[in-house]
Amino acid sequence: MKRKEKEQIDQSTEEKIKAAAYKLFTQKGYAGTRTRDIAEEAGINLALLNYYFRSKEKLFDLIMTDNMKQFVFGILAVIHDEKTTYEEKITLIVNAYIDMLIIQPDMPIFVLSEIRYDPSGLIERMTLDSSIMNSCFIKQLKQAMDAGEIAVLNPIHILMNILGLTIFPFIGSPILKKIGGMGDEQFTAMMLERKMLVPVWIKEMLKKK
Amino acid sequence: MKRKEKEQIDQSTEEKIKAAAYKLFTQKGYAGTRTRDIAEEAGINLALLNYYFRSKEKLFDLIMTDNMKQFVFGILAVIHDEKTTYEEKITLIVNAYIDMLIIQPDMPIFVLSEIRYDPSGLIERMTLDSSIMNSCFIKQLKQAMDAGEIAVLNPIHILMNILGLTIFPFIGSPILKKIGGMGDEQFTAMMLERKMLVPVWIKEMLKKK
DNA sequence: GTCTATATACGGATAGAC
DNA sequence: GTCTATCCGTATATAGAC
Repeated sequence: MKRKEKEQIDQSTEEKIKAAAYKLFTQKGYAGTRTRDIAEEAGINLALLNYYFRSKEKLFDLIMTDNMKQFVFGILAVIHDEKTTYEEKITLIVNAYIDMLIIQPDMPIFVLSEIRYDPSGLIERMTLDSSIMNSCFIKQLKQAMDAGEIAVLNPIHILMNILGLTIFPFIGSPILKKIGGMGDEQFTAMMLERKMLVPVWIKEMLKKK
Repeated sequence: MKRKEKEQIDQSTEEKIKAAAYKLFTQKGYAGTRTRDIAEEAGINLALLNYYFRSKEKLFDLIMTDNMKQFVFGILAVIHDEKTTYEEKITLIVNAYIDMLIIQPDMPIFVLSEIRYDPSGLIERMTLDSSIMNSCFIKQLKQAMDAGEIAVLNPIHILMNILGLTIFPFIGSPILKKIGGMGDEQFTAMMLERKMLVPVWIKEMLKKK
């Protein structure tokens, strides 16, 4: 079997390393992960890691950037879509995040904790400043407020609420599972329930009082 | 000036180390923190750290246990209090957490990320299993559900909502500040607003539909 | 491209003087 | 109790054979 063919069945060495790095970095963070473990997880030799990615830090930056894109830019398409109402957008955002987080539950805490002690200013390099606050979603919310349809409120509060209700359960899952005496299956079932519940709750919050 | 007197003005060496360790561990996690940095932050010599606390891990366990207690047991007194209604408890929990987190914003992400890759099974040692689900708070919620006063819902969902709306903004603060173009003062002001808002929102959610 | 062997640096911990 | 100097394991990175 030729090399190219084999790669299509298995996985190229580079891909294997990236997958292993993704897994370990998201689980244990930058400092907590050893390149040796990544190599072992990928089933390759340690030297190959440096052959492909020059250094641990370079590899990390790659993985981190991927994660950030998923985490933040995952919703960009939704919030800029002119064709949907703000209510539909809320449902779409919640659904997209929950589906993603059921598969990759460690991602948000990884991104948020690595961002916190920002060794290389990764956040600064992101251009989400105006992008979100000038989005169609925010405009629609402000319009609804002006029209007296929903309660007047800083849109950031609304964003905090959507993300908090959606993402936090995954961040706190070890404790929440313990408290509720749940296993993984039960927890996932609850998260699927939340795909329906959270959008309804958000709408309740937005009602004028 | 005698030694004892001086300690009361300054801070005992042990306290200085603990304070420095708290700061760095919560900021950068266990693996990301070097004992050398703790010593420097405390303004003492590296050897003293081992003199007082035998090892990095021992010191960490101490700090971690303190944090866990604050994080989890902070609400235990509130939720077991027979004298308050469940609505009052919600307000008390939200207020207590927000006040704490304004002072120690890194605490939750520290606790939650260290718990995730649990080197020594710290969660397992905690006895919050039955403690929370059998609390007065949960009983009151169930009673209100049975009486048809509020929507019927797994109490864990309600807990997730209270904690998500309260804690998540602090966990996500670097990104949220960036999105909203906020500084620390503005962010804190928003969190103070939430002391009023979150309890109201929770009550809206609990209304029967 | 992939391996073995090794250089080099770093971080936790201790010995021993004061 | 506090310091300086140092040991020693471990982790990243590279040299060089295949």
